[in-house]
Amino acid sequence: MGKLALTPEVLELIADRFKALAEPARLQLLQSLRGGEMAVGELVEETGFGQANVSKHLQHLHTFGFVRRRKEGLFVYYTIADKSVFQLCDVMCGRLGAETKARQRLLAV
Amino acid sequence: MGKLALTPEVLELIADRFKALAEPARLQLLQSLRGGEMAVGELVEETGFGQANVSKHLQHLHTFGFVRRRKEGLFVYYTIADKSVFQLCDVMCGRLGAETKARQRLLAV
DNA sequence: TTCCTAAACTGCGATGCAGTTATGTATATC
DNA sequence: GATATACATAACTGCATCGCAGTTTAGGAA
Repeated sequence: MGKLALTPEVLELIADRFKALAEPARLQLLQSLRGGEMAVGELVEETGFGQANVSKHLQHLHTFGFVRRRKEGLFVYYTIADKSVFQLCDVMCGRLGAETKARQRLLAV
Repeated sequence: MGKLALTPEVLELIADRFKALAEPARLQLLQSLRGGEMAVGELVEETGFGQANVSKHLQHLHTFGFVRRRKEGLFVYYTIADKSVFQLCDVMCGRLGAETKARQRLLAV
């Protein structure tokens, strides 16, 4: 079904999106949004990051379509745009689990 | 089944692994390895990257368990350690496709 | 041993971001 | 209009790391 060819150009686009997730702060923000829509200020309070920092990270996530924005009066509310983010995290968690299991096996011998 | 809690520490581990994939050169190397085991020199030739560069990227991928190494005489052969890498790339590709479709819809109106 | 090759290591310059501070912009209230 | 709030943006600093070049190490061949 029209899979796109993995040319260097496409790989760069993919790398950009991985890079967007390659930051604990951004993962934490996504994690916080898992419960539903939140305003920037709430995220600042919940995560403890600086306001400018949070705003920039949200901007970054928005650029690559990971979150959606909705403005209401003074507030800007963010939501997860696409649950595939969590699918990606789950796969990574699976890898983590496999890693630690392999390490345990090494230490056991 | 004992899913691990997504504490900041765990999120950092996950971020590290995303970071390992957040580099076009490394994605290209993984892509080249999709066909099967390859020596460093072959990868250098196929990708056109410098030898030191390839070696370092492979080292990086190895650190996070994405590739396996096998030494034989002068040569070191690398293979994909875990096909979940491609699963991750596939999800990202799906996102890319969705993005472009959404963009087309915007432009069409 | 001596020479050659494959890969890894080391140091260097350049680039890219993360995080902070300060400022700007939009909106609501008085 | 004046002021306060919520968020975005700009400029700056510091750190990580990409890629390159030169060197070093490990293994084979003469």
